[in-house]
Amino acid sequence: MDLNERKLKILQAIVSDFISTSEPIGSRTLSKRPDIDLSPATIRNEMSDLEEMGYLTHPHTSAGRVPSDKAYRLYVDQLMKGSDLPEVNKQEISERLHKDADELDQTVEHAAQLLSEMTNLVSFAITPNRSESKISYINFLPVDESSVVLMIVCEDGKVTNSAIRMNSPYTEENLTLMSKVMTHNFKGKAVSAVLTENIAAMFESDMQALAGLAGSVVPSFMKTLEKMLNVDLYMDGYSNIFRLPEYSDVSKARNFLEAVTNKEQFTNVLVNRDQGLAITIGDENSEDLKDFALVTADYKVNGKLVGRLGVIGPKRMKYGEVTSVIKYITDNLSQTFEIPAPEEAAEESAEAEDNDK
Amino acid sequence: MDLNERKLKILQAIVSDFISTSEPIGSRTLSKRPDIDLSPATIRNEMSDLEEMGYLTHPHTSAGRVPSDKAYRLYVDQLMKGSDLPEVNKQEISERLHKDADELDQTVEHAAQLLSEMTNLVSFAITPNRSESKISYINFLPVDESSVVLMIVCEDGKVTNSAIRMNSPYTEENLTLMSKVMTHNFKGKAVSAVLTENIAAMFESDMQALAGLAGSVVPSFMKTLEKMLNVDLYMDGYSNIFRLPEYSDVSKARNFLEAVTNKEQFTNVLVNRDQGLAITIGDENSEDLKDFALVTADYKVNGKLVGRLGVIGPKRMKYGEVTSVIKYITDNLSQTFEIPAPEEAAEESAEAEDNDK
DNA sequence: TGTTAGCACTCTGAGCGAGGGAGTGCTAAC
DNA sequence: GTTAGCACTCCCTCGCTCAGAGTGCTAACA
Repeated sequence: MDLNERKLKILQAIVSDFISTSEPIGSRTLSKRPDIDLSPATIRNEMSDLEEMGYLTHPHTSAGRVPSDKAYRLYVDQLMKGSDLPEVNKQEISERLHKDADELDQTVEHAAQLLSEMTNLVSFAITPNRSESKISYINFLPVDESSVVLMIVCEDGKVTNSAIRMNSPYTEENLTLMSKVMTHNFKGKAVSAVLTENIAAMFESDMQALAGLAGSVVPSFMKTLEKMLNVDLYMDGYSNIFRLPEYSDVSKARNFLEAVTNKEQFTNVLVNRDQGLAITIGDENSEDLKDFALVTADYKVNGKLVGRLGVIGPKRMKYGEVTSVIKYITDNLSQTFEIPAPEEAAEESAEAEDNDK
Repeated sequence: MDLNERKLKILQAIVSDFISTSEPIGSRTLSKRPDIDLSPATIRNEMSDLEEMGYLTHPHTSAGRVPSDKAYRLYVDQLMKGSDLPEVNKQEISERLHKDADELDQTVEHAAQLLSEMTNLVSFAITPNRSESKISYINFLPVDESSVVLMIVCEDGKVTNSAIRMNSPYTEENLTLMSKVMTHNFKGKAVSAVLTENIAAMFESDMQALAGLAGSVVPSFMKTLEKMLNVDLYMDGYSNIFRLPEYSDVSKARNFLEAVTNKEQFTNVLVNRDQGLAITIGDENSEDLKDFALVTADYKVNGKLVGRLGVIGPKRMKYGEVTSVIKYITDNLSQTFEIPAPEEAAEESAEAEDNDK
């Protein structure tokens, strides 16, 4: 049996109707659609075929048809109409993202917020993984007799710092020396590469005089590097899920919340998805997310680092609208975090200076 | 009519029974309790009195009694038995809080997690407000041609940084000069005080040569100071609320989530609570939280800064247990973040050094 | 005078059955 | 190949009843 054009048309109608109503679709309902000029009986025959082929299911004998995961997949791949974002929404996105755009973390958080508002789903965003970011310099700064702040700056401008409690007394000169030697040794190296180096040995060879400080400094330094690798997860719109009829059962809602608020596990899921625009539906997801669909897309920072943004919701999601919103936001984010070409920056700054006077 | 001992005893029994069952309590049930030696009829009379006095209500004629907000308040103030935390739990708290205790933010997050696990409620924690923290120094650091990192360190070791996009070209000397002058001017001053100073004027008088940079630097500096005043909110255990029978109705669960995931508003509520151990019940809260009870307590950092930790849940909360967990955790946190007396620190460090060798 | 037993009354919630509605599958005719 | 017709299935709602829980009132008791 093959999926001829008529079957596709019927399937498409069922999926899109089900997406908007969440009610099983019957043959009579379909036959009333202006774009389908067939009698209920004919439609029933086709439906029966589609069910046999695994695209439809049946909650019970006298109910209409419901799309299967396979049907959603086909719908997303072939049948769905891409929708163009209304100009108003595009403007809103641009405006809200460009406001306060100097902090990556904050902008990403805003993007997630925006996304959940526009899709009425639960949205999330993760910040880029920095394991391949290069270290720009390392600085130890005094706080009080026994505490020091360690600061590591990446070439992309990301600053990570930690407090270090020193077990031995130190002088400012000690800190300056450590800063210099470590910057000299690690500048330009990737975070992941530095993590594998033997830093204790460095104290023994390059800074013998400070070997006594190694005990306090080395573990903190390693921890800070690991902290740089952390991917932050933002989520928004939790309560949106409760507006959907499929979660009127509290235990389902709870399952959802549990799956999604386990930050570590969920971050893991997000990190390991396909790059670019990725849509996974139902059993394409891990066990605890098999009742949901996820749509994600990537944004770039400085043309290199890659973060990710998306939504999670029921399988009967308005894939067309959702994807276009996500794409528009990620594209916009990528633009926002682009490095301006150096010459241009210089020109602009000259202008800005003039204006200031 | 007065609240004689018998009435108090009955009220206490009703509240504590209702807390554990969430079912309206009838006179027969009460009369079966070993500590109450009265016939159902007598109890009914007393209940009727208590209802008249506003301590009990009645869902409908043939249902048992339910405590009012007033009854919970009395219960918390007078009738509740403080429960002592089992030694096992105390140990678990200590262990889990002291692990990775070098980062305040992280430890506070862990504390919230722990709290929701131990109470099976939704927990939250806010970091201290730093408006009166004193600035230790200010540092501008180069990233690339057009970006600079601004770092402000407080006396308590908190580091805040922001990226600044420079509109005019700069040199490392410029940055060093700015760092020096600004540190000199602001060292020892409270963040809130610095926020009111005229920083632009400082560029005109103390750093005329750098006046061109003021346009990029001043707004970012102000923003960074404001960022230091931000209080972070952590929450944990959202899904716990769905195990409670009173939230088996999805719309109630949604109301809860909406009230609680509005971060800005909810942080505000938390910041403005009474100091120390604070319990607010039902209509003692703002409108959107009037169906809940909140229990919070403060922890101290360096004996000065004050952060806050607590839970939100149904009014029929096990106040005794919950308060003792919260108290134990906040006390423990305060200990963890105490500044060790300087002499002691010196001794310890000498020891540590010996051990290292 | 406070306490208790008894009783009528009220309200809820579970259980049951009937009936309408929606939808299917099959058959036979076009 | 398409359609009309029809019997059949299943769900959902509605109304009804009935048991259970609990109250309030009254009258009797210590």
